[in-house]
Amino acid sequence: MSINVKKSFRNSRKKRFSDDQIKSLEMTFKTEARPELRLKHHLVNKLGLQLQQIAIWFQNKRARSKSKQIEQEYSVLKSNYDHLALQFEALRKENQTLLIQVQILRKKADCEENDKNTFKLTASEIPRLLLDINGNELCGELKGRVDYLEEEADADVLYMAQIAESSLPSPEDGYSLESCNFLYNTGGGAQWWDF
DNA sequence: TTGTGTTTTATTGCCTCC
DNA sequence: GGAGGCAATAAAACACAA
Repeated sequence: MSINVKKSFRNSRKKRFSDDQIKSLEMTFKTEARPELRLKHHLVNKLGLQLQQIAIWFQNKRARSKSKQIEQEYSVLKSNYDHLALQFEALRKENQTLLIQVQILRKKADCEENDKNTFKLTASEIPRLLLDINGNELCGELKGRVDYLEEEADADVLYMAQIAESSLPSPEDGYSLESCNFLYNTGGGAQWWDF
């Protein structure tokens, strides 16, 4: 736009467009977000506005439209992120449960190798089951369950296994067992989803 | 009525394209 | 160099609670 046009337009008193004018501009915008000069002149004649007002309206409309689109995209991304965060947390718990099962089965295997059918968990052994393969503490929920067993001292493996199994999520929850291996291999202290 | 937040219209300055 | 687009912003108009 030329400087002269800008200056001549400068002192005009601001007035809101009528509903009909807006409606017509909106209709045009749906098909032509960047109308050519010919179409702008057509709107000038049709709506009784100045050419500059038409041009500015489309400019502002494009800006509003763009920011609205960005808002919508953000909303979709946030929704996806929230869903993934829930899935991640479920998988993390599932992984912890499986790690307990692994520890129990390892101990059972040791017992069978070394003799007999005398497999029992003692109070002193249970805290070790609360550490994952990296030595990190398991989540509070599972720890609470095993703490209960610690009080019982000689809880047997069958009962432990049942508890571990009851912690497993059902398939209806929307995740599978195959995906848990990566959970403790992400490296570093920071969680990968942090922004 | 008035203070305040939001929306809409207009301006400015800079950039790109021809 | 002019035309037109965009981002940032000003300012008028409007909505609305207190």
